Amino acid sequence: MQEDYKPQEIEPKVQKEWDELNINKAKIDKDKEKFYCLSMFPYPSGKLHMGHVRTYTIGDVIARFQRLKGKNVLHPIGWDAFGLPAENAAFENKTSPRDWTLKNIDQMRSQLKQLGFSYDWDREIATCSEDYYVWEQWFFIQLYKDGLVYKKKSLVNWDPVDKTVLANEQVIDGKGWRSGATVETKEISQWFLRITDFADELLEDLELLKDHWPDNVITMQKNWIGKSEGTIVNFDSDIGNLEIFTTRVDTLFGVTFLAASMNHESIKQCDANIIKFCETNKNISQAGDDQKSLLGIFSGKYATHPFTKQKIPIWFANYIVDDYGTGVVMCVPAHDTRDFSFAKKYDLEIKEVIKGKSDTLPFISHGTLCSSGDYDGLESKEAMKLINKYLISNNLGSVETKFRLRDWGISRQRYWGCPIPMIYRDDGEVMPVDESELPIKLPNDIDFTVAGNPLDHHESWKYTKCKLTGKDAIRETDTLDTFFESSWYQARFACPTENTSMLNNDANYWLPVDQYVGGIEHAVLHLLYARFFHKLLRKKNILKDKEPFKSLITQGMVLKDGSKMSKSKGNTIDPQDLVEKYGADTVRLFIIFASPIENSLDWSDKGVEGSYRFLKRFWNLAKEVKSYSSKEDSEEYSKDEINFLSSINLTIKKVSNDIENRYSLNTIVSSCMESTNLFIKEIKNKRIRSKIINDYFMKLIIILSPITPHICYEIWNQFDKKDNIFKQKWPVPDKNYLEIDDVVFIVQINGKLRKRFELNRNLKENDIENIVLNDDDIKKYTDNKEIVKVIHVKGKLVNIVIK
RNA sequence: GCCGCUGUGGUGGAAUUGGUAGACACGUCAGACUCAAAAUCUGAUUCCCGCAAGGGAGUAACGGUUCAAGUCCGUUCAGCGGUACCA
Repeated sequence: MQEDYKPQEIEPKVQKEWDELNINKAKIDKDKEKFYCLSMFPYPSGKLHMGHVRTYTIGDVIARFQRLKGKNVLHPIGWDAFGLPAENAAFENKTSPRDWTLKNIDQMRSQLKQLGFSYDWDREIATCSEDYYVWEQWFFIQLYKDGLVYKKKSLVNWDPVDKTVLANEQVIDGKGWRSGATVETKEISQWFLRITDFADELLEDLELLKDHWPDNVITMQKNWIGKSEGTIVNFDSDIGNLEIFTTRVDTLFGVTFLAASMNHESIKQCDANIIKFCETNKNISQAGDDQKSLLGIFSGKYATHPFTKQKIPIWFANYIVDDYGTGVVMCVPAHDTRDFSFAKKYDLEIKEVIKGKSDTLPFISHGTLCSSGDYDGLESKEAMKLINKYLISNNLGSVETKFRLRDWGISRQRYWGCPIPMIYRDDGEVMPVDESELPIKLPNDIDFTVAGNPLDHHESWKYTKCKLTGKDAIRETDTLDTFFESSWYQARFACPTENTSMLNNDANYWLPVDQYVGGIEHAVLHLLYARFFHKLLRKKNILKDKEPFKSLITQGMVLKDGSKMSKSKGNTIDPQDLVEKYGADTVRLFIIFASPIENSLDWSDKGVEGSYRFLKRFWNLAKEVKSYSSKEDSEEYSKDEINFLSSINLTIKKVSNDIENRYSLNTIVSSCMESTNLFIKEIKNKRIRSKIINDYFMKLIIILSPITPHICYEIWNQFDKKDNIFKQKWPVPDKNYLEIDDVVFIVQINGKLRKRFELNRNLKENDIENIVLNDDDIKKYTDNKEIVKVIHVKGKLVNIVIK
């Protein structure tokens, strides 16, 4: 065994041996339980950053653990390779997005290999390859045929200089993030996916994920889907029937005005000055419900209350959302905060119809109805039922469910993405390309010197013919949102080279992903889209399960000095430098040890030193264990030996639970450190015979190996020349030593710790009391006091209650 | 605003079912080894009083339940995350 721990020598050597052993290759094996472990694949932005290292280390620890547990593990990796940064880089460096992306992939692949992650590299996927996106195009066509894809006009952020659509997060203070030009809202025609058809299913199936996904992610998805049950009420008015949507029909008698969105169609029937007012004010930012930002105008028209037949003024207001509900709202200022502010500002009537705990308005909770005709005295819930019943039977309304979730806009006016396989024929026909023409390849000869989407002015690509009719046609030049690629990659990893279909039956063997690992920032979009896609694939009988990701871990961000690492702040830590200095095992160990995985992690170089120090100690311990010898005279285990066995077996039990049930990886490291310290101490004391030390040290190596695989593999080979560490089984604690006879009881007086006693755990309560109450130290407290009672907790504690 | 989460030493954090608060580390201090430094090893390290033995306080604040509360309940404060006129 080498004198000193030299990771720079060990790690490359060991990694080469792993490649030769081919241990990471995943094959279908129906005799074994499968385990699919997946970390969110990276965008190939250039170099690996610490956030990547964290996600992939967590995934690797779990994958390696499950292999030791005897599971058949799939642990793949790939590249989310389409996306805007490649275009920007191409624009700035005059390279092609493809070359830039492929170069980055090469660099990051070698970095991942250096860190020793146990991927099945034969399954590597890059989403920008035709073999991958051809199936997306095929699937898009199927969805189109099923009516799940449609085109409609929608408002987008438009950068007039770059001639491109910007995502909301790319608009900073109303200006384009790159051009600095004032962003315009523009209405353009885009492709949409009918995710709203699946709103109920996406909501209901969250139940299946309960206890396996973090609660906050489930809540965020629930809120995002935003299901609310309410009532549509018809108001007769000067401008025809107006439908409104409300979740509080119990407040119907408190309606003092109606408010419509400034985009509402009824506006056409109003005076020119009103139309003009709405035109100028409809796009004004509407943040906050303070009176200043609330804007409205009286339409001059009236509606009739369905019950009281009173005249109710109709207003246009900027706080009414056009595309939620019906775009018209019944306003009850006494019981809604925004209606209240609006009524105050424009001096409108406020009519109280619910009495509750508080007298201050607006009172927005449920309560008892008043001033509500026949419904006075009823509780809100009961009143809603009866009012709904009346409205329905008199054709004045209906009960309906609304969702906040919008259909998914998937068009991007970009080059570096999957081409949408549609054509616009000369005769006006919009249709998918013939499936035999797939894939519609992204051209490589593009011109980035002209602003806008290069596909738009690539004439030989754009102008084409319809295969069926031979008629002239123009290709769709929009490409797909890159969330499209990341919505099904987890399934494709099961059969990455399948070239006759999108997915084959292997996907149904490996899916669902048993453990998914990734950042919380994907809590809604990616995870919702992937769930949706899975349901689409299920509907097409391609996949069987209901959900793609059985269990989810969301890890926190890696920070430096309390803020996010970024190039502009100059506070980045390059994993490469650290790996070169300390080795991959130290980096992996530190990133696991420093913090629970869901917390954010503030990077500290000092902490890395500490992890490195531990591995050196572990290495030196291995050397000592190898040369350790002791007298082997007695058959019976000594008390020291029993304590030692108890301690290590309890550690095995705890660590197994930590990794398997609690996802508490940092405490695994602490436990291994404690055990290491115990071994060092006991070797020095020479009280434990060498067979025990040897046997249990081997178990300790296995326990630590998912986190620091290189050093553990190397040390293992020093002890066991026949079988390497991958052939071993995760240790099972020996039950004989989990509950030993002599344990430390703590004795409390009135809940305060006073003394520790080493006693046999099986002693009767009476005997314990005799020993404890006759102890001189305890007597000091109990003399001249009345003992009210004594509480026993078996094997642990005695609490004496005195007065 | 609404929804969710979190508040523990100088720092990261541990305490899994209500039962020894501060494990394991980092940092700091002291000591050993060394001509010296690095590395390594040993010890101390929540705060207050005390030479010590020992005693007291203590998990954001206040209150409650309990023999016993970091853990459960209520109120307040602070921070983080999501979302925003969604009727």
